[in-house]
Amino acid sequence: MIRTRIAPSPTGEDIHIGNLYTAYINWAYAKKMGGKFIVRIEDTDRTRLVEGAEQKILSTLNAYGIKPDESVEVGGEFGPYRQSERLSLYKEYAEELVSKNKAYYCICSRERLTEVREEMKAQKIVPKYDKYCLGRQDEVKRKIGAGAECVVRLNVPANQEVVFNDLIRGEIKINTNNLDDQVLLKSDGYPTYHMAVVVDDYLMKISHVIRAEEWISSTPKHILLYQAFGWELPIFAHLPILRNPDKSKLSKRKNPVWASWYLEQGFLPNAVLNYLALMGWSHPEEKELFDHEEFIKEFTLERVRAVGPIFDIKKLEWMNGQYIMKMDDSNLKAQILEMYQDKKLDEVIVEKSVPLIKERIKKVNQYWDIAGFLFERPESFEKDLSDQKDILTSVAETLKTVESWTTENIGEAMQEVAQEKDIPFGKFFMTIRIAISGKKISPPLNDSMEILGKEECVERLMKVVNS
RNA sequence: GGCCCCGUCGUCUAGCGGUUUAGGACGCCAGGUUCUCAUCCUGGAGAUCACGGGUUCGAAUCCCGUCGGGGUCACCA
Repeated sequence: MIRTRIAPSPTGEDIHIGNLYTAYINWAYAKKMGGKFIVRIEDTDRTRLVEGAEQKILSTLNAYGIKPDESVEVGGEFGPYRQSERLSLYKEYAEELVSKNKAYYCICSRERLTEVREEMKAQKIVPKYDKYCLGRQDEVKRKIGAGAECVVRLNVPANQEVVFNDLIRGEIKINTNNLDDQVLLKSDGYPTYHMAVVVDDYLMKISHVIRAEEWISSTPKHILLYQAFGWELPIFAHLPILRNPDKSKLSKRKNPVWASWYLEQGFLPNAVLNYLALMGWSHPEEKELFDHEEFIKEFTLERVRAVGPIFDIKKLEWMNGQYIMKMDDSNLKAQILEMYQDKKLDEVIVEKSVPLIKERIKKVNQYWDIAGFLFERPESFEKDLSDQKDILTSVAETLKTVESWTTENIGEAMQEVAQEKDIPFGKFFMTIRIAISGKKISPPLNDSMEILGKEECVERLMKVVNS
């Protein structure tokens, strides 16, 4: 049974877009293999914990349609799925390691640790803990018994090659001399990431650890742990990390990174996911637009590249525009109403406007800019119309005579005026467009005027004339 | 700096020894359709496949080196 997982930490505002990417891959892979996708909350860093973050992460994931088979919310047989509720487990396993001499207690002060590291740095050697406590465990244990604060450290063996096969990158080899005696259990009783992932991935029977590239260098520590416990290794696959335009790791200083931000901007969940799917992976037939079903069908880990792709919001916008164009009108209408719920928009007008703006907006939040004039009279005009009052008056008078207020009739009536006055269509319609919408750019004029209604159109024209 | 990963148009990528004068997509430019914009259609610019050595009849594709970029070196994940 294939089991994948993501392990977000509630230490930010929301789930990071890079984590959403990892989540989508993990989810799709589990679906493809008929396995299970698990969401586990890694809330072991009490100092960086953000109130409400866990809930936000879960709800954003849900908004994107990435539903876990097991999680803190839906439960599952391998719970609890929140690490802060598994503390005794880690402690137990850490002690097992100590008893096997694979780990040891350490009571060194932070001052001493930084001192040691500084000195090593000065000598230009890899800064590592010097195993000072390892050689005097009896004394250390006595002091702990007397109340000394302690941590548990992994006893990393010297000069040993740790080799593992990464499904995306092939064989990766690291010598243990480059590894520090990682803290496993912190003095506050919480495990570190390294301890917790290994224990939980094992206990939760995770078969494939699919995570970002930044974890490659700590994978040997994890492998050492698996070996110390005598557990079978999962399969590792390290995904490329998404980058800022300057190629550094995607960060909030240089890019919007919270997954919900994209939703708030009017990006569609499936468009974002579709775009993300193309980061490092390509469809065998080079298709760019595909749904979940097709992605699940075609995705393979072997096909993902190891290069870090730059997150290009321009292409995401294009893709979102494609999704909007293909969307059902009723669905788009609902999205618009939701986006502008504060404005309490007239549903009928929104519905009528959808076909007009569908291929003109790339994000739902561009709706107001292009169609706002259907709900409110323009307060300013992008072009001065004071020398056009004669034309506007004629048009208003003609429009009044239109019996059946349809797009065609409105168009014909206005064309007649233009011909009568001998004004080129381009110039003529631009004048009307600005009088009606206030803008040089608008959805098709006749259709917009039909939506507005005869009375409103005439009033708008006359308002300009009388100003 | 040590260790690890990576290196095809500005960006996302196809390519897995010969079908390649390196293909597609976004973006950009030009033209067409059009009362604006957008859509749509057509065309264009844009990559000496980072560089240098090999291997081979033949390399973007295999090997080595160099350079460049990134990641990581915490009682953070």
